[in-house]
Amino acid sequence: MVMDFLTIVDLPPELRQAVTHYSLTAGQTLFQEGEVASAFFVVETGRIRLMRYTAEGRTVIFQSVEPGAGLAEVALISDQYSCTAIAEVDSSVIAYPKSNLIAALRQYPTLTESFIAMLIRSNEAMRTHLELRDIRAAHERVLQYLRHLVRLNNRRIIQFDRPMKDVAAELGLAPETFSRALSRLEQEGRITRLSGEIWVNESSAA
Amino acid sequence: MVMDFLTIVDLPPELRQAVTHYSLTAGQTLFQEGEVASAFFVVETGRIRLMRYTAEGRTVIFQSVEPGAGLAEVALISDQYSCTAIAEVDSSVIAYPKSNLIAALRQYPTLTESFIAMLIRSNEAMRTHLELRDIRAAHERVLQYLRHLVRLNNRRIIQFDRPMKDVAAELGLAPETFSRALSRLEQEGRITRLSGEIWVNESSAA
DNA sequence: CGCATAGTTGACTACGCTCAACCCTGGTGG
DNA sequence: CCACCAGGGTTGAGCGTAGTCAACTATGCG
Repeated sequence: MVMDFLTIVDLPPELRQAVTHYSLTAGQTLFQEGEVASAFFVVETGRIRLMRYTAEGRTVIFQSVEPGAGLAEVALISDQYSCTAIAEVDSSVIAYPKSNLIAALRQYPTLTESFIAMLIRSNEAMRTHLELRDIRAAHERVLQYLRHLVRLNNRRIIQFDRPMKDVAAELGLAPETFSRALSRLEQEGRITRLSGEIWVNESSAA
Repeated sequence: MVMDFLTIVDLPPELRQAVTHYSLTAGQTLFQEGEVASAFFVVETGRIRLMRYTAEGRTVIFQSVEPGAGLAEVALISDQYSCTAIAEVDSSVIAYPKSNLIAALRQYPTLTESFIAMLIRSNEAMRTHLELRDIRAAHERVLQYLRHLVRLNNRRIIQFDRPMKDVAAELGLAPETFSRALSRLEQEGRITRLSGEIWVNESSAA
């Protein structure tokens, strides 16, 4: 499950004073690839999409960052953002100015530990994402993704709070293919759909 | 480029005493997914492949870890390895026992900083990998990968020290498709091949 | 009651995978 | 020195499946 960390960890006072809150409306850009990286962010509410543009203009979605997770860790070791961050829905984020955060990390071991833990979790999430992409058959990829969500939330019922086409994009599928994959899974009895909700019928092994 | 960090950082004496060196022959397993995670590793020489097995038995290669980079960071926050690590070629690794490493991180801020930097770099590498996978056309994916290598090594000439089929697998392509992609790129004049070496002819604009 | 948008379904296309044959190299042994 | 073999790499043919374009439906909102 998504764990909060810097949002609820007791921040040292000098860092708490330095942070800034941003409110973003759906579609608004937080930062662009290549811009000077001045801060590290944590999502409070909403959802922030990390993406890059390929040479041919396609967009690549790395992940959708949920509340409690961080983004732009790269600010700490580089002076440029390595991807673009856009709010998928109305969102709010906390900005930790680079220099203040580094100073605080030097001083507060507890803060450092939760920061490291967050990095490692983010790493694992990316691995899972990559694993999904290696499943070629669309319906199997979708099923694996649903199983993943089931594990995360500990409930067999999944309800998406965003358009299916966004979910499709996150899985690297065209909306049509995603739709067909769901239909097929339903026909095969592996999932059940009912007014926007999705049951996963299989045992959630692996 | 791949940066050494824990290998060359001056290790605190108590940590240096706790580390173990392992030598692996090609194909040997370092650890398996699900095993009790007792250590974090850094590759000294050779190359370690991180992979998972999907439900259908397919293998997913997350990345090939090069000398100087770390693996199994998850040991620090979990008690199970989340993937399997196998030596692609004869390799040697340094093992940092979990508890000793955590203790050392608590005590030595410099060590902590290079550790954090490594995590962030690893994160970025994964992003790049994911970005590649989103390029559908095989020849474009290959070209992007070659450009990436050019940037990393700062030389337009690429020479692989492993079978092409392994490279193909890392890109998520069948060996035949990879071969055809290279042929096509060569015909289009975007690369030049000469006895195992590959020139990238384009300007290396990101 | 339209209008816009998301989701679904159908038809067609394109491209990567699979299987198979062939080539080329390096190593081995006569 | 050549014959043979094994493995990786290349090339060819056919298939399957995801993408694309298009039409249709359903839903929500003015």
